Amino acid sequence: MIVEEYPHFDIQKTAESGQCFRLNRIGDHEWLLIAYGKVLQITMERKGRYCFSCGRKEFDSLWKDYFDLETDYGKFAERIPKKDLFLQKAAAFSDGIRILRQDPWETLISFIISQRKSIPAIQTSVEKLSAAFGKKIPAGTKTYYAFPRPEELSRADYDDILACSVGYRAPYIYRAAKMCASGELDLMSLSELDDAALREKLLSVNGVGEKVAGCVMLFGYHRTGAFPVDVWIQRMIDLHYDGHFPLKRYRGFAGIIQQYIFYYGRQTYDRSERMRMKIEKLDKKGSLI
DNA sequence: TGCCAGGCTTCAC
DNA sequence: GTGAAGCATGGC
Repeated sequence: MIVEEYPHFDIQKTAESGQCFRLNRIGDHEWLLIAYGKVLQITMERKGRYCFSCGRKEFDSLWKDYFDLETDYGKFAERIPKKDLFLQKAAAFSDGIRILRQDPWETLISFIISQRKSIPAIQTSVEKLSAAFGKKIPAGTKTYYAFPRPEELSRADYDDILACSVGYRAPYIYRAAKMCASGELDLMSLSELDDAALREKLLSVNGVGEKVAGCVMLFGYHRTGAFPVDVWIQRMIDLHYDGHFPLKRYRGFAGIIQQYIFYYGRQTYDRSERMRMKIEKLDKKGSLI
């Protein structure tokens, strides 16, 4: 159990930022994370002061990097033009979010699952897969389950994967597991590649398109230049940038900007606005006919 | 009950 | 190259 001060780290925002599906709030000031075969409890003693349920060695060798605690995120926000009021607001609102260094394999499968699913539904599937095929992690009176390794998933019955509420994504998961377990796809060695080559390799996996590849690059390989565009990002770009986001301005850290837009957009965009955009789109379509 | 969800693949054209 | 259809199922 160690206590650390990180004034610019916000566990709540990070947990709610949609990049990780096994970092859950379990109390007013407590979160539970299952990652890398370990369970970590994080208690916020006060703003910027956290208690981690691990020893110094584990914290320094694993969690400090996992939460990217040594990076100064302020320098990214400073690069946003003052006149871009939307992004200024998004960055201020999201202050404290970190881009996590997650396991590439878990990130790959989690984001294959994510397509056309809500975040709670993704969490359900990830938990079901872990409980069905992952190794047990005993912790006190409770038992948790690690996310299954490729070998464990590749040995699974296809129908048992299907039973994890993954629907039509089951064959994608099954094939990815076979590829990784057989060595046909070595996710560890991909970290040697540059962004373009990594993207190409990820796109070669069935069920992985531009958006999922971007998420795996950003959250699994910490390629902060990746800019995955999902419905939320596209919605914000349409609404605030007339469909064209100035991506070049944020070369090398567009992924962090993307996360600010995603978090701010989801938290503040209401249904009436969504309806307005929908009607506008239909009108545009109608005017073309 | 119906709509929507951190999209992708396939197939026309 | 582009656009549309079809996809399984949970959560609200």
